[in-house]
Amino acid sequence: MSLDRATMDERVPRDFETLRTTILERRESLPKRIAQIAAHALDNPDDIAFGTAASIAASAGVQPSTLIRFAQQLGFDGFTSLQQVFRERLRERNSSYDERLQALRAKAEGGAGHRAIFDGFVAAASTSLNDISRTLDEAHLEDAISLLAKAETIYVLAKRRSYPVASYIAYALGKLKIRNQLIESAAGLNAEMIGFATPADAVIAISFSPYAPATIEEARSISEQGVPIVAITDSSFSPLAQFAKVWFEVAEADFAGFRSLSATMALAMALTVGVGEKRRDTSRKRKA
Amino acid sequence: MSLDRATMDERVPRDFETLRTTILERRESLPKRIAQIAAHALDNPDDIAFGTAASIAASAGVQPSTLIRFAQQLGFDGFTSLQQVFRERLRERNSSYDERLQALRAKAEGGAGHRAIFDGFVAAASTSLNDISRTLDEAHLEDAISLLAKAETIYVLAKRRSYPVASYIAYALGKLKIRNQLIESAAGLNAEMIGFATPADAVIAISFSPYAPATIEEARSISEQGVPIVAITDSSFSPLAQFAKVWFEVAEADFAGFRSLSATMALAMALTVGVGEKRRDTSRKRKA
DNA sequence: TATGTATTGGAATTATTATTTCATATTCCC
DNA sequence: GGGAATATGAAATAATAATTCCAATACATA
Repeated sequence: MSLDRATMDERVPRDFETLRTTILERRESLPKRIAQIAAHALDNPDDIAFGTAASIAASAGVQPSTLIRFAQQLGFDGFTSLQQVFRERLRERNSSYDERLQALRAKAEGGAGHRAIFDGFVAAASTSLNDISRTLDEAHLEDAISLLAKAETIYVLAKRRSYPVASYIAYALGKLKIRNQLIESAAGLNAEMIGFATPADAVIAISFSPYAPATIEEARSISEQGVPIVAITDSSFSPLAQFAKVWFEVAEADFAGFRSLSATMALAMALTVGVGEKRRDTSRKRKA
Repeated sequence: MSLDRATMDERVPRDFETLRTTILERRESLPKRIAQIAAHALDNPDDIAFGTAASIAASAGVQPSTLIRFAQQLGFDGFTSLQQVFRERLRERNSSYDERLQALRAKAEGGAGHRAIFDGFVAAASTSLNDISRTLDEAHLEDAISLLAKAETIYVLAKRRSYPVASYIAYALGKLKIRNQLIESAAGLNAEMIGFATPADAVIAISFSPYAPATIEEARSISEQGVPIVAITDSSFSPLAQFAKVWFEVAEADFAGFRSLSATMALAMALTVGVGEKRRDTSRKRKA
């Protein structure tokens, strides 16, 4: 019996993802009790990693022997080797994203296919998110939101790599019915647009090294008009920082020459939604 | 003996951090072999979580009995209960992002300040990234990259919420010196622009529910011209899917009414850089 | 409905692993 | 330096857990 299986299906899933896929593929063709365990395993992977055959079987409502049959049906030689996969998963997940990123960079360098590139971008994004949620200064966030919430019009200023973030901010502000103006270069009328801004307005400016000269120039001129600036940039030496009332330092990990935007995006959205909330609160108080 | 200890030090560390602190406090006063294990335990917590008394003892260079004495010295009644703490730690750390996201949503609803909003967006982004790296179909990725790599010009089509992604793709393609055309609505000349596309070109189209009618319309007309389309969208029922040669289903988590873009971004970058690589490879082969 | 096949439950068996014990070594204090 | 207290190593033992086996049941097929 086990010989037959070995002949028919040589490859035993070594990693959790493969295992998961395999289980889902066979889902339909599995006997009732085995399917019951399969479902339980995918729903409670941690339990499989740490439990004993008896305890797992009990909490899945089957006999321990069924659990072993399940493992064998998947090509493992027993419950123990199946469990290894679930344990490995916890180890992996836990190994720091930085390490993973290193490994992925090397792999992609070595020309390991496009999946590796994709994984690299995912890892870069995750690293950036981890980083920012560790380093974000809550007081700065509050300050920035207060400042922006008071503005009549919020101007959004960003070029090149940062432009996607700016366009998302503009989209979100629009949906929240907050007056805003995205400063694009298409029509070449930036200088005039900026001219309309007054100290009652505010600016969100985003720029990373190498800083787009136009962004810096526009930030300077707008700050000279007395318009307060909230800046998102990548170091305290950034030329943007000197013009800003409040600024955030965001370190994005890069992969294959392109930096992630995920941390900047998360911050941008928090600012936007934060402003929306603050305005709601304020107008409610005014009515009362 | 054990009675004395129980009297002196009633509280047994239940969580990893307390345990860690306790160990570090006593570090000096521990016997040599016990200290050896203590160090090993703090350095390789995963090994303690998963190993057997014998295997851990071996890799720390001591006898199993010493490991048990170590556990008892800390107030546990044996190695097994010490191990529980190390296992609990892995469970905690791993408690799914989904759960965290739920908690954060509740917190933000309850008006728990702006930090909660920020954390929510970070969690939404992380969830989306986890999700996509589980579900991405590698074959689709390869197909899409092949298709795009052959194109003379890559057209990038997206509106509203998806537009930031499109603009980043356009930026990245530009840096990689890959001819591309972003279809914006600003000048109102989309129809004409689309008219230039031929079957030798290709399109990346991005749209999520509620689908921008303009995007769908443009996708239809461009596919009728025989231009192959790679679509990024959110379900198999998406109107985009029917026009596309290859399409990706990306499920983004949302927070406070705005969906994350991080998964879409990662996929977009993988496509872009993938195309860049593929072209380099192809031209190298041609020379040879 | 009868018959063969696949699935399941539960106890018996085997294996692995934690713990205890005891002899020996080391350390500390008088 | 002698003796008690403490620490360590190694093997024996106890506990726990995985696996196997077989009878009973469900299921499909003719």
